[in-house]
Amino acid sequence: MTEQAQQPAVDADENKLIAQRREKLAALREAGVAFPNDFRRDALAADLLERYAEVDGEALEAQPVRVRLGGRLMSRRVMGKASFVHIQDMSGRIQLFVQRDQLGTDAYQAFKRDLDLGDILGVEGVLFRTRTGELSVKCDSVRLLTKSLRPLPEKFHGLTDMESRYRQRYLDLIMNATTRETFRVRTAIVQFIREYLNARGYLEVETPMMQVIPGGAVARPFITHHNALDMDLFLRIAPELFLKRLVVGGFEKVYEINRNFRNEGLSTRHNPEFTMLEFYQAYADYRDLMDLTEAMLRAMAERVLGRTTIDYQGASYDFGKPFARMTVREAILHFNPELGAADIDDLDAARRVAEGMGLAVKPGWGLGKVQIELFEHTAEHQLMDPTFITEYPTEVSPLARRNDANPFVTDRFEFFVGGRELANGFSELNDAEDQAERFRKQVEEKEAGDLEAMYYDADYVRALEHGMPPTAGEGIGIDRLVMLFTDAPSIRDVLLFPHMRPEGRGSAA
RNA sequence: GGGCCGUUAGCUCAGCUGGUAGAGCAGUGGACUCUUAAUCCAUUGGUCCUAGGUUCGAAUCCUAGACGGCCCA
Repeated sequence: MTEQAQQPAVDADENKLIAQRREKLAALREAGVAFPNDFRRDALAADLLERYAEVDGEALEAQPVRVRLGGRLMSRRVMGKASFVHIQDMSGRIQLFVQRDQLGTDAYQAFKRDLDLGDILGVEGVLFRTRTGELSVKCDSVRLLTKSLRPLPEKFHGLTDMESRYRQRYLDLIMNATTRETFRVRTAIVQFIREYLNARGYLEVETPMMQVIPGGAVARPFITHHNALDMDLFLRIAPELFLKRLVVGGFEKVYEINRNFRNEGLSTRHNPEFTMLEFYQAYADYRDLMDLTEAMLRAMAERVLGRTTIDYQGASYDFGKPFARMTVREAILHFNPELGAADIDDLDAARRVAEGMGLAVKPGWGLGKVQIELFEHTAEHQLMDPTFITEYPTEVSPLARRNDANPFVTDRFEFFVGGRELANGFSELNDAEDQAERFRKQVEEKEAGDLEAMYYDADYVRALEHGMPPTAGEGIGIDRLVMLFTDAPSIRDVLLFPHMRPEGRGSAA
């Protein structure tokens, strides 16, 4: 692109391996086009292995199959006048057989001398089977398409250092088939969700990532700045309030799969940016969404994994049988058999129980908040099999519709597998006056020092005042779902580029 | 935020009680036309994460810091 590209700055700490490869590249530049882009392939490795799996060597000899393949040189076994190598493309690996007698003496010498592991090749030849039966390509042409300047990790152990795998994901993808598989599953899950919802009449939409009032969740936001407007904006913590505005507008079934940003610590379960599915449906309630969630996850497992049993970190979860359903109260009592209803239905009693467990109960907490702390502390992590928990206290559900029979709780559920929350859904609060009141309460909490409490969103209240049909909505954490489906212990394993602290090389900090 | 563990050649790792750094792979030179962790012979390669300290002497012991992993909040 630029003239400077011809004169690469020599890195002082660059080692000999790289220097040798740079010399080879310099010779290529000397000889002509060093980065040709006229090669076209007509096959992929894995396709060939599959298509000719049943075809034996004699048949391949009788009816030669010519192929053109592109890929990265991953292994080399060079003998005097013939070599076996493997190249890897997006589908997989295939072996090449390169002989002096096929290529010619000069070309074979160049093949042995100039190529390094990691180089990108374009090859042409015919399929055959080796004596051990491996489908391979007998090459009559091998072209170097891109010189690799850096050596690949070791061929047997590969790249195992977690930090390197996260920071240099490209290397991880080159070296580790399981990493490639994890991200294929991730894509398959997202694709499945789109197909599933599209087929049921949901409209996919995009709503603002930069918001003036961050809403729709209880979390601290990131702040950014708009120069022309000279104002701070928040990266969204949830799309919820915008999606419900769309329901007011008449898009009665909508969904969005996109990034949310929350300004909290990093851990094996938290990345500052993460992906959520949120979907909303008018003329439905939270029970309809539980049914939908159950059916969708079951179908997803069948489609993506080919089975309904999910193995995660040594445990096994059956998505084929009906999911358990339990209320928050029931869950607390179930996992604390020494407690009775009297212990958790009265604020003072519940507070004593919580403090007895070492929980720091704050003065302003009502019974609902104390109950949910008890639930999270004693029950949540024990919800192993797929389980819906319902009847969340109104106090901790500022956007959910109150239950008609018991206004202390809302028509809300959360979904758990393996002790982790995967989804959160509820019948939406469409009473504009109730919503305004709850926003006011959140603002009070914010003023009292709760950094995660919500802002008052006057336009959202105005939208509700126009009338939102009875609606149910749900959010599903895509990253956690992918972790479950790929048996990944850390969220970083399912993010292509997880957030990492800067490397801070030497004096650069 | 707290605790534990880790950081040594491009990669995967040894390095004992402090004595001045090693293997395999990769690389380089040579042999080899059915190999597949190819084989055989020879061989190059180091900011031992960083900065201090202790010591005649530090990869090793001490302190602080950086980055990462795991657990906890």
